[in-house]
Amino acid sequence: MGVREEQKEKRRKEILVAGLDMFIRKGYASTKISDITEQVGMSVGLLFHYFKSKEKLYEELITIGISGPMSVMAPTDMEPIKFFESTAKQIFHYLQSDSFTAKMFVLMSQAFYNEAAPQSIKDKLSNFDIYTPTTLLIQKGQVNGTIREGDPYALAIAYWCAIQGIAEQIAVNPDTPCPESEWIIDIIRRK
Amino acid sequence: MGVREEQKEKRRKEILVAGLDMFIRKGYASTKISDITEQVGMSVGLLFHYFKSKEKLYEELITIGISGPMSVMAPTDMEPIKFFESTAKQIFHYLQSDSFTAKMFVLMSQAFYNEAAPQSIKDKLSNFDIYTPTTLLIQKGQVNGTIREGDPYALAIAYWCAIQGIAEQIAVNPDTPCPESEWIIDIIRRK
DNA sequence: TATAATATTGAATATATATTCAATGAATGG
DNA sequence: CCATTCATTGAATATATATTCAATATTATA
Repeated sequence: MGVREEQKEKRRKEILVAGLDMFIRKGYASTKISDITEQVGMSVGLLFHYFKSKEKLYEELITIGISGPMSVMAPTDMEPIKFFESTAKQIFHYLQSDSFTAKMFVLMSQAFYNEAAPQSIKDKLSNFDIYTPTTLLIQKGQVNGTIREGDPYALAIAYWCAIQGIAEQIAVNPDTPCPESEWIIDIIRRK
Repeated sequence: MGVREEQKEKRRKEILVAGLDMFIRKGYASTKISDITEQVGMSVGLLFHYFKSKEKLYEELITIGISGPMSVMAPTDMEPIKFFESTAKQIFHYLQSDSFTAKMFVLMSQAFYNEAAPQSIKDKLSNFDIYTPTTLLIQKGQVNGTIREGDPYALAIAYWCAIQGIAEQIAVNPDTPCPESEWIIDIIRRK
């Protein structure tokens, strides 16, 4: 790859990083193109040389999110409680070590719930349901006695939403001390 | 109070309810005045008869939030673990029974973290710190053996952020099954 | 070095939406 | 029943910001 293309890639990445940061702090709608370009240190016009529109930029971030960090959350055939332990551990590790991934985590849930998200984004996210497979895993764990009694769906909600709330806090405010993932597991673990 | 003023109060409340709902779903910036007036069933112009501006409407909601529902979160001299139990219980109760309060809960944290919030709002919220008093309570609970070991601040974060994440889910999606508050207490309870 | 291709800028334009306003309709009090 | 006040509307205006574009600077390569 020529030095020209390398530069271009680098620029694009700078925009993506700044965009991600702004989007999670201010939300998609209230993030101005100028917020992003100021953070990168470029003119407003130049951003459109790299991304066709604000929406395309957002879309690309979501695409990165779906393919990358979020795959941690895809349930496997692991022992249920082990899955929840390792997932929480991994997410909490990202939260502290890799701010891009931490922020990505927040962007994804915001996009998922925000009704103002562009239609194209909603489409991409529509078949990205983590609760259904998680609920099944919880049930399995209840059968084998590692997960506490109670509505499996509600337990899934409690687990993921707790992680989500903590992720949001840390992504926006990186100097927040990170809780132990074990504490969160105790939401669902049978004692 | 005359029937005229009663009507006016009622209208104002309708706008506040619709505004709250829209703000938590779409965020302050991407909520259009027309989103709100359509939900209420009035013309756009009329809203300005009741509220000077979109920002003033938002401000009034925050003011209601600070004085009302959020006072649940103000620590008392209760036994620490009792405080956390009763607070969680009460919040979870609101989440299911009183959608206005549930949404208010979400609005407040969004306002707290969203850097795009109007300055006037930030001012109102700036001395609304729940973590400091909560951390002290956690320490007290650790001394008397009811709360688990670990960084008290991180425990406070874990507790409140977990509740926050769950509240957001339920406020936006009211048919979500509500987790048991006991599960959340297990984040901090010593076993 | 000359030429072509690409990066960059700032100003111009388009668009979306908050806000204002003049006009109309409805309710109230005398 | 009239006059006054308030509620309501829809169109006009103001404003903010996304997007385009023509001009300029920079870089790569022949």
